[in-house]
Amino acid sequence: MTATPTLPSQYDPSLTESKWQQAWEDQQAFKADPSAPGEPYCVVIPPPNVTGSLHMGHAFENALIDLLVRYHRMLGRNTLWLPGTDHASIAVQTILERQLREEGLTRYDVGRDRFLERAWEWKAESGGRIVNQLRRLGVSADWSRERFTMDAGLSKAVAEAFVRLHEDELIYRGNYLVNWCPASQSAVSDLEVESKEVDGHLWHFRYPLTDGSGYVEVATTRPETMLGDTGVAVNPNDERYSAIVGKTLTLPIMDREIPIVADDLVDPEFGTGCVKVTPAHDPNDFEMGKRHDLPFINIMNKDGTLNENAGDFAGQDRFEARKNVVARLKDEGVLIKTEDYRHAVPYSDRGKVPVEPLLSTQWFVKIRPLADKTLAFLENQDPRFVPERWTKVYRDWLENLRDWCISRQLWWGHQIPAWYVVSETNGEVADDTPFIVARSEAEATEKAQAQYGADAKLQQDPDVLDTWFSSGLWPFSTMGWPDQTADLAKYYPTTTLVTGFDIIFFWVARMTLMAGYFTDQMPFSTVYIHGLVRDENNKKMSKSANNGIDPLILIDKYGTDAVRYTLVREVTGAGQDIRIDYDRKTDESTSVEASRNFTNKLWNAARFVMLNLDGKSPEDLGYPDPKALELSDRWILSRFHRTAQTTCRYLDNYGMGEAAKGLYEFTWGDFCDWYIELVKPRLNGEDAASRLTAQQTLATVLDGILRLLHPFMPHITEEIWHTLTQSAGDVFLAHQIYPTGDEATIQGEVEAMVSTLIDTIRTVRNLRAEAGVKPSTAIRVILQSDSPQERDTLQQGSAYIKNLAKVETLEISDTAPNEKMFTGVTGTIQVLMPLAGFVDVDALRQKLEKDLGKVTQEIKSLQGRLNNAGFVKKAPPEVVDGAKAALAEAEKQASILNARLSQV
RNA sequence: GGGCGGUUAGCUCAGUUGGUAGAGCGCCUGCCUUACAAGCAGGAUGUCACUGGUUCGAGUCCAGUACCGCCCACCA
Repeated sequence: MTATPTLPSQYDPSLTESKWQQAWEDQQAFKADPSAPGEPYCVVIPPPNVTGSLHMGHAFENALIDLLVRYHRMLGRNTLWLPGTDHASIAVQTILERQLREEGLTRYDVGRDRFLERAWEWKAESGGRIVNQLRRLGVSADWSRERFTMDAGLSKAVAEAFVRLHEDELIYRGNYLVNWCPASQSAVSDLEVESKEVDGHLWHFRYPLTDGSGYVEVATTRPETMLGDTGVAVNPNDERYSAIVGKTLTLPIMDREIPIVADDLVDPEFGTGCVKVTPAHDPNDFEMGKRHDLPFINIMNKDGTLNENAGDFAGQDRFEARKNVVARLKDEGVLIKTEDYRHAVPYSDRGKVPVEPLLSTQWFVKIRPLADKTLAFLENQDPRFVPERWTKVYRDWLENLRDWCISRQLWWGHQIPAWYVVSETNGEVADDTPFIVARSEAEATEKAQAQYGADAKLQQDPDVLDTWFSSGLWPFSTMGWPDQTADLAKYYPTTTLVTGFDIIFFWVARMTLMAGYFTDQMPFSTVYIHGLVRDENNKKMSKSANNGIDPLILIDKYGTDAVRYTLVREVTGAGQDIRIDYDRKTDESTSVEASRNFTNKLWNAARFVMLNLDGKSPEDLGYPDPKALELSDRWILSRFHRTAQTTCRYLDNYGMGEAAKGLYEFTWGDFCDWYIELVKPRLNGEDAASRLTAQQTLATVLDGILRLLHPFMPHITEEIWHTLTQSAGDVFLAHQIYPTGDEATIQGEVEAMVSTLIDTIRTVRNLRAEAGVKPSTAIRVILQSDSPQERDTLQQGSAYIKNLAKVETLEISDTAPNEKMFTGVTGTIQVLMPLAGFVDVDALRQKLEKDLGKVTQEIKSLQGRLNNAGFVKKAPPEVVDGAKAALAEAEKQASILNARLSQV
């Protein structure tokens, strides 16, 4: 015997959410078992920065992932959602260096070992925050498999990957022009550079021909680079200069003799058609320098100051030197003019300063073979992008990729598994020092001794790898690769990757490159690309704009389920950005409030149902006897199965927002507004059989709603479901079967009948309102229809009409009494409301005229269409028939209204 | 310079294969009807950015224009 559940009339998420999060985790509800049966469904989390904190983008992304994961789990798939974090090399290093600076220290003062100790301490201190915040979202991740990119296992995978790529000559070390960030004093990849439009200048100089026969004019936005010029280039087809190609110029200030070369890269239309060439400090010039065998003169230090090759300017910061060089050129009379010039300047993403193209020795991944292999997979839509348009973005990028600089002059990260045999070059590391690439120092030593003798001395490369190198291995490194594990066998390749478009290049493509190479398959079959979350002013949320909306504030105020539901509901098929309402003064959001109201609605509907089940669970009550079902029962069951069907269809096609909205409408509209109201009399009535059927139907549908909504709002549904089913604490809704909709239960005629009844009820209610009849006043209503079938429907639903429209006496007739009455019409049903004693004639006329106006409009439009010969001839018959039927109905309505109007 | 998205009710946004526009919020009226006032009932609201085209019919398809936003790019 169980007690009738008592529940407060307002849902309080703070009481339930942490409870279920705890229960799910304590009982390892989402621990995956590769040996269990079931088709696998696997998602790896896009790992957030280990020392970061949860922002709205994370909340959005993880709400979407959890929705998909919970949905497929409930469909019976063998599901794994693997969580974890990323070590975010540059971000963490920047934080640590700032801390050191506050102590008046640099990383070199404390040394590498101590620095890394501090980094790990910092990770231990702050690394739990983001994962605990993810837990507060109620994600159904398998925390027993949580990974961190610098875990031993993943680090092993990184070393293995590096070694294999190197063995296959896909990793090389060399002295090339790289993007140098003087702020972090490290190389960065092409992706970590963003160009910004800047108001600068274009300085024009003249360089004299060495033979004194004249000069050429060149222009630059970076005048200091002229100190490193080793040539001037013109287009080979430019007749203006053909005579001087091959001659030399004397570089001002440096007094260096430099050649004039001809190169296709030069646009003769731009400026004078002469370009100064600085091979060591410009990517184009680098190429030209190689082609024409020009000297490469590096004039810059790693910190952005000029070096000894800059002559008098050595030691000056690059921007200071710029001013000074211009001044000197002016003094020497070679500065022709200075123009204001707006142009794109490459900035370091992290350091927020202009990057400097700099010659340095770095490690690179040779991209072409990897990209070509990945592109071959893409030929077969592998992976498939949703929305599809991202495929092109991804493909174009892969086609134009250049080699990837993977070394970073940082300490926090995976140290490059390469050891220099310094004993071969007098204890120094030089460009020509031989090196050994190995999985471990022991392996390196062994190899080195075999090759260079027992006293070979090794020194590991001090640099670390780009964070995205390890992230690129994430889908398989997290499952134990390179070992052949049960997880890899079962869950790899993963099913769906959910991420933002801003990360396609950084991460998605790196994973596909690595996976194609190491596993011969794409790491996921589908990539679902979601939009950005924008703030209340439609601005992209970012740290620098400081316009983030803290999801935890909203969660505290409205509950996790409400926040999650809001985010998901906003999603549309095209993967558009979503926007969230927010008042920064009060921390309120009207859209989240609307979702909170929905949770409350669900809560109260459940409360009502449970208060009327006599303490029985759906299982106790059993499924209603199909023969005992009344019209309303058949209707709600039909609606329920239809909703289940469309929900699944939407979710299977990544229509998360549509699915969410459909469930909202069914739950609030069909179930709460209509079904619950329709069955109330039966619950309080004498007919025990009818009451039982109502109870059974209520319980069945509520149980179904909870299942359908669970992936969207996991906590409240789990809570209600436990109360409803009186399940033990170790049984979870999260593990129940998702309703998929039973075709046989969907009955179009039943839905049409109830829809007629609902329209009739609405018309009566409208008449009452227009006539100013008090809600408490019971009235008499006559329903007239020429159609016997329609009268039958009204007859079957007469109790519903009486109940929900507060009608005392209801007459259904094929004729209408000829007296003054309030009149409305719905479809071809005439709704008449005689008012005892009097009728407000003005109000009545107004109402009739308003209705008639609408109907007349419709008739005009329909007649216009039907009088169009082309329409009747060419439109599909069902469309023409539909128009004819609509016209007949409208004409019928008009005649009713006219007749009534003439009586007034 | 290329490419992509967007423009629909006061606000935020939906509108699957072309069939004559919708939801939330807000607003107006009336209701504390014993599930819910975080609620119930009723109501109002649109040259679907602009121009042309295809079509019997265009918010939906095609071409172009304008404005907003994003991504990519080695014009010094």
